[in-house]
Amino acid sequence: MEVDWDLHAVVRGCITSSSAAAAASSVREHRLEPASCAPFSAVEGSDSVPFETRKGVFLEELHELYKPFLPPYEPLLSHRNNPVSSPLAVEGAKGSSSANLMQKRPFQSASAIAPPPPFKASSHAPRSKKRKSQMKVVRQVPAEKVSSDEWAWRKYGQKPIKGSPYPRSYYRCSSSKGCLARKQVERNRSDPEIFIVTYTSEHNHPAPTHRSSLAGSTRPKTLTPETEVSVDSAATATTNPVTSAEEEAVLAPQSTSSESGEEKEDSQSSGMLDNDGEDESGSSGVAVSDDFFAGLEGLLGSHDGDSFPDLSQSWFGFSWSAGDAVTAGGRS
DNA sequence: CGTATTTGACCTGCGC
DNA sequence: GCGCAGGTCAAATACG
Repeated sequence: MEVDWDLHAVVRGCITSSSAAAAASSVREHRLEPASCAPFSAVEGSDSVPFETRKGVFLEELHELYKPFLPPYEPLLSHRNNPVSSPLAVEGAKGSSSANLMQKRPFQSASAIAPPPPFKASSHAPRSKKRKSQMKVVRQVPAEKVSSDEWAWRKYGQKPIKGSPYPRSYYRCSSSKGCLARKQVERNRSDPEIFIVTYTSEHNHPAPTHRSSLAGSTRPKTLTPETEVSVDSAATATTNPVTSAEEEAVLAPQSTSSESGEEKEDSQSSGMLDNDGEDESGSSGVAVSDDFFAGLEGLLGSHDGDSFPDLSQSWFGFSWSAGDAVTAGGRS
């Protein structure tokens, strides 16, 4: 299978698309999370504003927002200048209560042990205490790219979402035990081809150069009837080194309600999804996280073109549609 | 044997 | 205060 969107393509896309604008900002934002080339998509919803314009403003805002969170050091790879790499929706502000979560659960506590991520402030409150205030990065990704993620994810839950025919899958970083990074994958209600991937919290460890550790066993799950939904499961499980996400949207204060309801709708119709079209077609905004690049760097350097054999097989091969069946089982 | 996935139950936050 | 919905845990199960 050919992956059109091989690394290069992706990278290039990012760079090109984002080109100049961002150069400046890029550095800092990078590390924050899955950075993306894709300019913020439309999370804000201001469709009316010309993209370019918004971009500038947005960046500034982001900078401001991030400043507090920005670690002293800079992103490992500054290479990509993503103009807009600021995928993060930092909502953390409120989330100061972060600690709670961990305290409550054992494994979370583990995370506590791990070195504090750059900022992840809100990362956790007791279980979900600050459900809304967590920092999240929302991306709209075409099915093929859903899996793209350099991280290794492990699925820990799935739930049907009100208003959406597709269930939402919950993934946790499996590369590191203490890693609080989580990801939610949901199929866009309006456009099944598009997946809405929401990243929460940051990884507190370097991206797995090679797919991860635990990953030894990604199993093809059995298909469930409805499930094509979980595309990611398959995908995620394996983690792809290369990839990019397409769009990211930053949600700021996300309210639950907004997420479920708006996101879906918005995503497509309103703002975020504006780009959907783009994603698929041009992927003008490919979002690549710094981490990605970090990993990519190595990959690119060495593998270049065929960088991920396995990936290609497992993922590109199409896990999602067929394989993953994660599906909908629907819980609860 | 170890790890991932599935799935029901539980907990928490939010809106009314 | 109540109910709803989302998010997470944990046991069971499957696969390499």
